[in-house]
Amino acid sequence: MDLDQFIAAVEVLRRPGLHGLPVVVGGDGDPAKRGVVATASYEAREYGVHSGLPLRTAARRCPDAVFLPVDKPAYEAASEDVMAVLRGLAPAVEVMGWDEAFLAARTEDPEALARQIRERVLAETQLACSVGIGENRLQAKLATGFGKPGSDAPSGRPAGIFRLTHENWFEVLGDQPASALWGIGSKTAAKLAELGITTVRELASADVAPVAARFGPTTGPWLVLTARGIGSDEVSSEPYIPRSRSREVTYQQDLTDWAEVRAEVTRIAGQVTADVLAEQRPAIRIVVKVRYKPFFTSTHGVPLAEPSSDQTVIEQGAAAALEKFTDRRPVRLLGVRAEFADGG
DNA sequence: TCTGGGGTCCTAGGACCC
DNA sequence: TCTGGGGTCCTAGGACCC
Repeated sequence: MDLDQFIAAVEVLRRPGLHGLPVVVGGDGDPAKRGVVATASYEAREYGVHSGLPLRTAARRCPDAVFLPVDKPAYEAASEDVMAVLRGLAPAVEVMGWDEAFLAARTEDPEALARQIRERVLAETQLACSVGIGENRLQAKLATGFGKPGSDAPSGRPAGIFRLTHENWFEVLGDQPASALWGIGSKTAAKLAELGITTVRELASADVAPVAARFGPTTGPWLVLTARGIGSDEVSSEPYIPRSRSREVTYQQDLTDWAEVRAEVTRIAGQVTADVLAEQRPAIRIVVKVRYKPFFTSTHGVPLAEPSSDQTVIEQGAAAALEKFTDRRPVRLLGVRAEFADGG
């Protein structure tokens, strides 16, 4: 299940006057500032505005759009409502972020279940979604995209629902670029192209050896299996246990005074401490991230002498990690991450 | 055009050990 | 002259996703 234009939809729900207008949510809602689009409504997408686009560019492409700040608590609450509905509809539900979840069920009629999911979610939350059906997570995930409004999926399908299986996998995806697959982005697609592999079909029938030589013994074979539509079908309802908690800030003006950089890292480390305390598991390692002007990112970390949730320990860990940076160029972003031990 | 914030997983290379 | 062969652990970076 994948909610349609989730963040924009939540905003329109509480401001019905925005219905049918181009709406862009991102940053603090000021398109003159540094920030990117979190979600654009379908009306705004008509102007070439999409997630990840700088807000300044979005404003240029669609000057009449309504720009709104990100309101995380509102989306978390709406997401929780949706997930609660889903848990009443399938024996296993695995949440994959605010707007996505995998559901596992045994049924003779998956389309009927998909219709039920869409109807219940809409009735109880007023949010629209698409439901992808597959024999594994990969197929289901990709299928949701073909259920979206405006998708170029084969015609004659029910609205908001698409089924992708081993039977129609190559018919639907064979001629698509490898980057259409889940987990293959532009960088990997470019490397595959160097091996003469462009489409999903070509990757599916490629020799594994040269792909493994290029991408490693785990990633290489995984790429080929993915192109064949093969993947895990496990859906876990177990509570999510994070491996890390982090905070980061992009500054509207680059920081040039290193004393200010130190003060900011300490301040952010304090926020991370609150997150670590809320997690009720001690951190074992603190990592600091610095993005320099113009856009070069580097990280350094330190292990803690012993696991800790103490503010002073975490702040001192962050300070020690920051000391590993020797470059004093202007800084546009600072981040602090606390890592937890494996295995919960 | 000028690039958020919050995450996960994999890989390469160096250190270290036997 | 050419300088072992593993194996493990740690760190930083890369890539991807929502």
